[in-house]
Amino acid sequence: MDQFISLPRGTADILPEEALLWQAMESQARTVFGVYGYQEIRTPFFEETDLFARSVGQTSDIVQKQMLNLAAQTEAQENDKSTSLSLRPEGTASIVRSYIQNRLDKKEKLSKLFYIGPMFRGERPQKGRLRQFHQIGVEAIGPDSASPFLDAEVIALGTNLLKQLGLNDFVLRINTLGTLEDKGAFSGILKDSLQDKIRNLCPDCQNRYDRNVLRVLDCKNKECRSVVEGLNFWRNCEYLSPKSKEYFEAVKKALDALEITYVEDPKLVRGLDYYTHTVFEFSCQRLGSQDAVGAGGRYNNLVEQLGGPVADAVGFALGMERILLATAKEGAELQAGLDAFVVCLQEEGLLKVFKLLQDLRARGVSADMNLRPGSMKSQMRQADKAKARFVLILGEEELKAGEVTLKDMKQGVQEKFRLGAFEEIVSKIRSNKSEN
RNA sequence: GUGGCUGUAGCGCAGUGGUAGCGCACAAGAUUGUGGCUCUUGGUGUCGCGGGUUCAAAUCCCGUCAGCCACCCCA
Repeated sequence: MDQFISLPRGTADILPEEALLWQAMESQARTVFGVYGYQEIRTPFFEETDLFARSVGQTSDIVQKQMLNLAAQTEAQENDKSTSLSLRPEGTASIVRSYIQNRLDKKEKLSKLFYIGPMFRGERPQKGRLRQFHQIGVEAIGPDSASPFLDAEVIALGTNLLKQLGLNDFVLRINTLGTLEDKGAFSGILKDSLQDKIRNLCPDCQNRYDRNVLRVLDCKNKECRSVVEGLNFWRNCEYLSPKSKEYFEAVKKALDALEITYVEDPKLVRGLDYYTHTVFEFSCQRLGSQDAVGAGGRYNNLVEQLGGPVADAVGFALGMERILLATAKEGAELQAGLDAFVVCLQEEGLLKVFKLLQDLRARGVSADMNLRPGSMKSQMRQADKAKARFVLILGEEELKAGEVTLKDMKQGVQEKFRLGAFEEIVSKIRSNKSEN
């Protein structure tokens, strides 16, 4: 071994044992989505960079410093150097793009879509923060999505999904940003009132002041916090239009009716530019500084902004790695045992037993053997490790008599079958299999 | 992107200048063909990588890579 190539920074291998947990998580999610009437959509892992810039927001950190650009150009790209491609940093942009491009608005008044897959951001890795990470998300898009009940339903879906996945100690925080106009108006008010306090803000917030003032509200810097606390007027949502207030009240009422517990957090402002009205976040304190397990909100103007029809939308995304961290289950427990393990003690019997093994598999009986068999003891150990319910033994005795021994590992009893009595062996294994 | 801590066997760790060890796991065996428990034996190794100091470096110094923690950001 000259130079070993290790995996890229911020990525992770998911080994077989852990993959079982991922499979379980995915299938549970699919079941829940089915119950709520959501259908899967799969979009490319990379898109034109502009798509993300125009949706997530030019000023957002994600677009400004975390986008992973594809340097290698395809042939088609070579003729048009102006097109830049980036790995997707989140799911919503691609889905809205697909919604518009495939004219899904013509098919139904409300498209309920879900996705499961990898996302990519060029961040500095930490626990619960990877450069390739995975999200489960939903988007409900279309004219018929313009209902506070849908906000509540989507939040309920997220809550139930997290619970279904084994997470119970999370906190749901909600807030409203109002309409685009409300957002704009409030930004103005905020700028005015912060103007003479700019010097007291942290360098990041001084930047935010110009790019996206709202972000100053959820800055964790002590100085910034005390400045924000000093303002004190945002608590009353004075900047919201009566309609926006009414809408948010309706969302909360619906959540109450569904008995979903939430905390209202007027400082909750999301880092993605496209949100309007309801925003929410699921967080789990035990996770430390990367404590958000999921987040989402309404984005009523995004479809139109990207050149599509007028269509309201709500959605959320859950971080799969973070859910696994928070639930901390053991993958090994999910490992299913074999139906049968085949043990061969005689060189001359190897071919017969090898054929038997394949025949068992062809009949749907999960089976394995060591193709380079060692001692009886070591083969039995292997059978045990493979959690085999039965062991089929072909030794000297059996070979002479044209038989095979079938041992029930659970009961500790064994009986002999004629080598030709394949059907009997299969049915014996099957009958005990169904007992479990 | 900023600061700090860490990096030794498959995994979890001990070892602070004298040539590498413990637990688990793994392998072989414990009256010649029967797993789990117990016992015995065995080795597992670029001591993250590269350079420097030294008679001698896992140990000290510099660099680098990676992970973790905090910040930041977010799922």
